[in-house]
Amino acid sequence: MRYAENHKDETRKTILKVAARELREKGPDRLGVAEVMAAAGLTHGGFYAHFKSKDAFLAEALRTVFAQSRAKFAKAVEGMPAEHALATFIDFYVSPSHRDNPGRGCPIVALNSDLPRQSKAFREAFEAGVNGLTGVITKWMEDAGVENACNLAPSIISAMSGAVSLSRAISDRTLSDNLLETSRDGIKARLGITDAILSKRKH
Amino acid sequence: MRYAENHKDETRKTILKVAARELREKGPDRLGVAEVMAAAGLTHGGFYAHFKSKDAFLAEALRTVFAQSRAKFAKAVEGMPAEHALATFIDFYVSPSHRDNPGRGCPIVALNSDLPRQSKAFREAFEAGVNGLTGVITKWMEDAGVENACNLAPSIISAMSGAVSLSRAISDRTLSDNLLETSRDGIKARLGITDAILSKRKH
DNA sequence: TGTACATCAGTGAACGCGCGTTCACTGATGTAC
DNA sequence: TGTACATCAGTGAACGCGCGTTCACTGATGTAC
Repeated sequence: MRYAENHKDETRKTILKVAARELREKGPDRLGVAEVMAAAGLTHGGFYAHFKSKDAFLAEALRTVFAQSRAKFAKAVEGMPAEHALATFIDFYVSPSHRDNPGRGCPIVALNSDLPRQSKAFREAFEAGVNGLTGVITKWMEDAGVENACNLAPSIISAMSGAVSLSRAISDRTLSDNLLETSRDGIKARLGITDAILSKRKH
Repeated sequence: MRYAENHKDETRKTILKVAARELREKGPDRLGVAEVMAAAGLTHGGFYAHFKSKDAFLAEALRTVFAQSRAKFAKAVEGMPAEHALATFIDFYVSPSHRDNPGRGCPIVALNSDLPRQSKAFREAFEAGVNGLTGVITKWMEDAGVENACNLAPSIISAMSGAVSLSRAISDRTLSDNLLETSRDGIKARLGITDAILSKRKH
């Protein structure tokens, strides 16, 4: 054969990796097939050898985004005890750096309001991703001894994503930073994370 | 003249009114010029007698949405003292009914993640709308004696919109209702709104 | 060992459709003389 | 009072462009005999 045995699989992964970033930046409607293929170093004609349709591709790309996102978060809190992991995650998520880099950020923030207008497959991939994240947070909360973790976790996630989302709409950096800081504090307070815990983490 | 003196203005208002709803349901990219004109009982050719471009129109439609939204909220809490107004507003906003009616709901929830991909005019209109809402909430909070209202208000809004936004992604109604309820409680707790205040409201 | 054929990831031209935008035209009314 | 012209909101055909999708083809390699 002309290509290595797993060549096609590798190509597919490359396409999805490129798409994962562009999907968050441009959104599902403005992300073009030809554009993604070009960014992956290919021509658009080959697209349908990898994906059944643009919709199927978008759902797959979204799954890739969530997987990346999860891996990134896991890495950021690697080896930490639950309450430190929680605090670190909140600082990591509700941050100016997350606000300023939508293409590398959480898909919930980048794509939430597109959701109701997308295909069923896309919405299902989104919900599965949300559930995955909820599961991780719930676990941390339970391990940290937070009561009612199962009910609280989705609300915490919505407050975090809402804060980053709105911070992207505020052009004044000071005000935007302020929103993030106030939200971080509010979220931590709800979880009973105190400064004492956070300072312990540093020593 | 063939038409009444203010006929063109009325037509313009009709177009914007129709668009206000469709904009929230379909988003700026999927909202078509011809579609809006048809919904207003007109043909698409006349569009550019009213608006310079689709982008200019979208910004104008967004301003209309925020104005409607503000009027609606104001009406819902008419004549209430500040803390009751706050509690009522939170219940009104973070509710299953808001979740289920995007076309009549808050534009922050419906359009937030589209924002970074839209024109400058659209983003400015969005930010102005957010500022307007922030101002109202801040005033209520100050009147209710909440400390640091000015910093807290944007964070409260982001938590509310984040909750409704994420609730739209959760297909299980019980879990989705739960997210809304938990978020309502969390937000009220942050503002020091107790059940005592709420029960007083009913008597 | 050499020739003919099969395989298959990727190419690039082409198709069809929708959408934003333009523009010559309509037709009812007001105005000038 | 009547006729010719101006006005102007709205019409609908047409244009151009981008995008999702299709498809005949390429060309390098493996296989059959």
